[in-house]
Amino acid sequence: MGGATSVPDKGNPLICRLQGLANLGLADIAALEEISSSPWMLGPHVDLIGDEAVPKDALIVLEGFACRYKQRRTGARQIIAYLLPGDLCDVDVPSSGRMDHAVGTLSACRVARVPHQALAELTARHPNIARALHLTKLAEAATAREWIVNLGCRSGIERMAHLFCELMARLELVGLVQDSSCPLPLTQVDLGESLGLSNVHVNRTLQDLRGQGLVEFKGRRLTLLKPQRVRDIAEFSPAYLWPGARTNGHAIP
Amino acid sequence: MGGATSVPDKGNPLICRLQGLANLGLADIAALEEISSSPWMLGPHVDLIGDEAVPKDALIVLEGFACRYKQRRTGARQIIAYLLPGDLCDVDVPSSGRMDHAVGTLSACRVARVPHQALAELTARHPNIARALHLTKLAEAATAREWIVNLGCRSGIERMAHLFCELMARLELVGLVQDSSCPLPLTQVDLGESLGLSNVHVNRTLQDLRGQGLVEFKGRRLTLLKPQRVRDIAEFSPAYLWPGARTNGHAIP
DNA sequence: CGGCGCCTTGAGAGTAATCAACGATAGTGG
DNA sequence: CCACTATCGTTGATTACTCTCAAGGCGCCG
Repeated sequence: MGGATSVPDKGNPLICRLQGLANLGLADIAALEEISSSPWMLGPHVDLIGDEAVPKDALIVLEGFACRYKQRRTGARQIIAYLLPGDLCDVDVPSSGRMDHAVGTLSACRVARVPHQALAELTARHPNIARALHLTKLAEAATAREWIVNLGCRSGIERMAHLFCELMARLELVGLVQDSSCPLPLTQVDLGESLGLSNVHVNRTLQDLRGQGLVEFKGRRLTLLKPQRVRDIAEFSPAYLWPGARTNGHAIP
Repeated sequence: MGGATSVPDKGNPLICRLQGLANLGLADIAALEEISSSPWMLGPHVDLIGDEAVPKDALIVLEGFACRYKQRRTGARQIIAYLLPGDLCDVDVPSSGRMDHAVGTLSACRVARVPHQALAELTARHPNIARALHLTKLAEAATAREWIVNLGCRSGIERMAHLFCELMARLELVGLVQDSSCPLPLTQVDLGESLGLSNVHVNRTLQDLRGQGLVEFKGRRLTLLKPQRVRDIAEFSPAYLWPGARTNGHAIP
């Protein structure tokens, strides 16, 4: 209960996220609340969807960090995208068929499963939700492009700065950032597998950033001590994360 | 006129491409024929859509190579995706707003412009086309993921092999491959900007592949002399390029 | 013929990977 | 409660892949 707040709804990151993309009515919110009820709790490093699987449900991450990744035959693993609280996963699987990558948790996660059937009905009945979901797909595509640029032509320290900025900006959309500080339950190995760097080099790059007094990363928490400097290093501009051009107060401090 | 052929329609790569993704009727084909009539001719290295633009039309590439790319302030350029004959570009711009990257030609191109309005009507009236376009978007997303893996954890030679396999497979979908040979009107600099390698290293990597008798690349044409060996190096499996699981004869020889 | 774009080659520097070992930390079980 | 173990982080030394800089060659077009 309680009146509507302008502050992000910490209770349900999915609603919080989608509200930033479309004007949701009370009926929309109630529907979202319903599909994200009865969540699962999962441990860290658990596969949600295996490679080449044909999943029957979509997933909603409500808490914790998950990722899309691909494992090479050499054993190397590449993280392709992060799935953060409020993110939906594999809405389009029914039309695409088999998975071409895996999805797994990084930290412990609270996750809801939604049958594709239910999702289809939801979007049919709630055009605002459909629009918001469409925009999340565009944001996801833009993020993938950003990663290509990151991996293709930035140095280690620039890549790391960019990833930190991205995560901070995305978590801000679901109300998980305070004073440029956010949860980051990742190991340095995880970071390396995201950034295309070895764990050793991640460690040294991190020390570099720390040594310059730019970031703090400990206790599963990341803090940008000089956010603007970090963004400058990364050439980060967050516009790609909020397609639809609703300039809805996401001003960068 | 002329009866239906099972061979890819060389006349219109767009139709050829979409036929591989959905069952198109005669009315669908006629509609596609219409929107791709009256094409433009463009020289190489011309911008089709500038970064931060708000384009009013979608684009169809009918001939030649174009790309999405991003230019860094340092001057470095990263190619994010290739737009090949039959590819549609920026179908979703009306909902996403401003571009977060640029689109430009690599070679000379024949391109059609389609007002978003016309495209919306087309998909409303032709559900098969709508479905096919949806699947192209999924293929594009899958390709982006593949690029992330490529840049994140493959060596120079593996990356190049993978790119060659991808281009060969995609051009095969529009009937531009014969005997593992396809047009490739790119400079070594272009390849470098796709692969995250310097032009010098591209040159040496190319010599390596040539020296092993695996590929031939001259006269704006690429030939895979030992296709299976190249695929092995790249760990390439093309399934991601044809979502929707219509196993429609795209067997890998 | 001259110029320009592209490819090629060589040398040297630098970034990041690998290998190996040690230290810190936290959770576990005795 | 403390020892134990596993995971994660840190450090050093060495290797190697890739970049940068520089110069020269080839072919095409004006």
